[in-house]
Amino acid sequence: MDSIDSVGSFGSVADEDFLRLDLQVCFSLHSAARAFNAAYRTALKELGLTYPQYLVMLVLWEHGELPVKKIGAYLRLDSGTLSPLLKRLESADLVERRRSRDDERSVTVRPTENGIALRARALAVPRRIATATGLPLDEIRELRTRLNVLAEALDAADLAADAADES
Amino acid sequence: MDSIDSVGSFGSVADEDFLRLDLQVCFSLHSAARAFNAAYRTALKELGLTYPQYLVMLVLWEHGELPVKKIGAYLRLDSGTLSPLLKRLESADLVERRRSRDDERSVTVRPTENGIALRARALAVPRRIATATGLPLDEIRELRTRLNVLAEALDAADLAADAADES
DNA sequence: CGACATTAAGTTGTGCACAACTTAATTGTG
DNA sequence: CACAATTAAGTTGTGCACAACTTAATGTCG
Repeated sequence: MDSIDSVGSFGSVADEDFLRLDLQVCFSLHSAARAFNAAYRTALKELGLTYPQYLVMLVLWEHGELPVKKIGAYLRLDSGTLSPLLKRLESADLVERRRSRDDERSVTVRPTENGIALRARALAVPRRIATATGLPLDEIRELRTRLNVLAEALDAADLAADAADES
Repeated sequence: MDSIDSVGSFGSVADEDFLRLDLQVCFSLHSAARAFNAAYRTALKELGLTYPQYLVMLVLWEHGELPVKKIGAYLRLDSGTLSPLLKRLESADLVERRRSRDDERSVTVRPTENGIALRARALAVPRRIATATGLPLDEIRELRTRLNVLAEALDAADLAADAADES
């Protein structure tokens, strides 16, 4: 068994050390995501929104009315996640859903008056979070870029693995 | 209404721009966390572990037997999350749980022989992920550090907000 | 000692993520 | 045109995160 650098490009790092580092990195990412979630949960509580619901509202405020499919494309969420979430937003009277006339398969979602009005109250939220991070705007932007690179690389590798499965 | 830099320390950035940036940053973090999750899900599939279960096993492999409380401290997870997760690991015969003799409130968790054996197969996983990220080890470590700083700042701010609530 | 607070696990309920599936509408092709 | 393939939503089931609660054991203090 080649326990030293068995796959390559990482110098002579033993699997053992990788496992230890992995605990640290996994923990950090998982933890940061949960800390973000918690910070937003606190900030969004008075708006009556969860973090994913806030993301959907952000997209709708930005783009106006959108079919479910497009919301999913922007946020990389499928209908299994979005359908119940949008139902909750609808019963909170923040969005309306109606079948598209020219394609009966599609459902168009748009903010109600209430949903549009909520935007004004949401404006204060991101600044609060940015302040909470204690990071200057430049670093927030840089972190965003790094995370995007990371996510894209992982997505690409995962897709490649999927493709390799079909052989 | 003071829509320009109403809280301070961010130059003259309008709330509107903050909301737009927020969509991008939120999306990036959320997306990176989910991409990581997906990459691990793929890699861990053959081990029969989910990502959080893998994290728990990492901690147990590292520290040996631990009370539930300590596992939660390492991973910042409460009993509401850990209890059912550990039950599943137990019914998969990867861990054993038994009441501590000297403190009947505490439950000690330790890997079974099966659980210990699984470590050998898990050794390949983190290297696969590291390769998938396409990042050199240095940058992985740096990202970890940045995420830790971020998580700590957010946790601290969130606790401060909680404390401020009680007044 | 005995009432009370604290602590560790566990339970319950809500919401999200995702896989696998169903349903209904549309598109493409013979 | 007819029928198979594709597409958009939605449904179902599993697992995680977390809040709020319960239960049982341990500590603490009058």
